[in-house]
Amino acid sequence: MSLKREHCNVEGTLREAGLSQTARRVAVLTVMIQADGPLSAGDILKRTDPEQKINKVTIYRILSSFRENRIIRELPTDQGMNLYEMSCRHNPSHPHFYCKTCRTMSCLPPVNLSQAQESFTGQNVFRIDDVHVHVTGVCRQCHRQDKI
Amino acid sequence: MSLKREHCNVEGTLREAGLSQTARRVAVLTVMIQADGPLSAGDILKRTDPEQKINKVTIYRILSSFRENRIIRELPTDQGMNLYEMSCRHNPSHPHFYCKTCRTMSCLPPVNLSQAQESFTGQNVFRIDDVHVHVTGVCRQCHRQDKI
DNA sequence: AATAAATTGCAATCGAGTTGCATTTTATAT
DNA sequence: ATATAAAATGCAACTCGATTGCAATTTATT
Repeated sequence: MSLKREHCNVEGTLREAGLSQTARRVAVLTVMIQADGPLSAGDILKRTDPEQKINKVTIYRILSSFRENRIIRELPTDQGMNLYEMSCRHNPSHPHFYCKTCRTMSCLPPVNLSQAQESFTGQNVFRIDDVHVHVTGVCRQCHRQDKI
Repeated sequence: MSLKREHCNVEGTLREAGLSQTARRVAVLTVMIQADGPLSAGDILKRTDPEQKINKVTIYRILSSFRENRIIRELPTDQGMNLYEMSCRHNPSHPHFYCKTCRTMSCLPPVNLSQAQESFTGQNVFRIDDVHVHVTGVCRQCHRQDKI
């Protein structure tokens, strides 16, 4: 993500999602698009602060609407908070690396899990303690029961 | 994990980890070993409740000590809480499936990520929205700085 | 410019998880 | 068995990310 050159268009992204163009949403989406890695709600608040004072509740509500519209991805962390990153053609789903020491989450290139151990070690990864694959979707039971 | 037949020995596991055999630790570890899927701290509290009234702080402290000694794995969820499962030779690291509808986390057999899409669909998985690989360890920078 | 619907701010609140400290239990040595 | 120090536990209060209700503001549309 750090080498991302192409970005999504702010106005176009909001329009396609059917979300109205409010100053707050534009500010948050701009921060997300320009980010070079996953951000927390607090990070986003800080980065939009200089421009305009956004309430943290608004940040969370905007992030929820973005997540529901698949504009962003939500990454749960071991620290009990979520990180957010763009989910678009310029930033497809990929593994993330969390360093237990400096407590930062960084992005890894998409690879086969079988190649993960060797591949990831070539990045800024010194030691891998755990590889956790988390799949999200809808189970057969729920689909049958037409809950969705 | 639901078909798990062999279990770890409670006393042996605690001894090997260098943890003293307290009634609380035995109770929590027994629940973890007998669980047929990831449990939350609240789940564990409920399942040990009938036997003895354990304080939630104690549950968290025991879970921390188990995690530090790699007796259990901690699985962060989208709901802002952690789930826990045994981490032993009887229950090696594997993918998990979270159903957005019924909000339950279930276990999936270990497979290559490249085969994930097809393989997982054969389970109780109707639709996959996201496959998230989460790697935990120590980055090169932190290792150099000898922070660990 | 007027209006209804959607968005935002504020205060209060929730809930998972943590911390400090007093009390109890464990492991170890008499 | 009993004494002792160290470790574990319970309780109350607290932290902090995230949420809710409601009033005020802004947006999209007429």
